[in-house]
Amino acid sequence: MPELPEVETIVRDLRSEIVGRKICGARFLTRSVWRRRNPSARLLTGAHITALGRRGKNILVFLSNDHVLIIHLKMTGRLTLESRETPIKKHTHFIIDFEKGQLRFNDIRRFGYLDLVKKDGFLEVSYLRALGPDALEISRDDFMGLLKSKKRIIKAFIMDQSMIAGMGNIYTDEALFCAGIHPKRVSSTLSRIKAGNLYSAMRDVLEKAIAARGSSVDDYVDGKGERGSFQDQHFVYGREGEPCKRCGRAIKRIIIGSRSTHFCPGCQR
DNA sequence: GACAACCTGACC
DNA sequence: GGTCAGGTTGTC
Repeated sequence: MPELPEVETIVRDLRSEIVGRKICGARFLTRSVWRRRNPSARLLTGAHITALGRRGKNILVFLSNDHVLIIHLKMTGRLTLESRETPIKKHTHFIIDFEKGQLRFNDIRRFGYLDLVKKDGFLEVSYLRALGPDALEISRDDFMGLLKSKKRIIKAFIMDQSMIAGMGNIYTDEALFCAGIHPKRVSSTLSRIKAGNLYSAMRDVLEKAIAARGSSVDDYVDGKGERGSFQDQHFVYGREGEPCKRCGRAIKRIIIGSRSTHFCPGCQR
């Protein structure tokens, strides 16, 4: 699913559209997508949307009744604002009705989840508390310290949400390419220069991806149902066998931590 | 750390 | 028929 840039794009889009709107109804089409119990519709109906936020790859929808709706899109989840007239697609599991338009949660594989929790102390919910600092908020010093302190394969380390929140398979591969680091390197062995390069590359690729409204490799669409364009700027992800844009050698694909990993054997050491 | 599990669909 | 997919969690 969406990684940090895609989730951020959705949050920004929806923020300008639905903050201030009143919920006039909620429809629960699939019970199992709720992380805990299926909340009663009266916990939503009548409330206003007061703010939207993001914690790692989790979308946070703040309500005027002191509750927060937490949404994780995992691999194929979509959260879109649509008109009532638009036919409801297959695999739509939850709908919030506004006076005009509806917010729809759709997820082909049903890996994604929804959760409605009390706003008071909501960050203490287990799966949010377990997240490390956001990839766009962690300081350079903290990042370097974290790398030094762990003997982990760098690719797995960057993707570990309890270390840094927000990085997924695409942007980890892209950041490692931009920093010239082989994905199998051990985090603690990187020089200060290389570690600093990785920090800069991570921020840079995330910011550029947000500017391009995310990567639409397969299912991802933004809050309006439109595709992003950052996939056109990928250096390695999804380019196995194609020439490296820097040195011309063929991009390789290997498996690390059971995840597909793309890199340039010429540029990454 | 490796790997299966959760699901559906696209592609070979 | 088999393989693969932007993620996370739980189990050896």
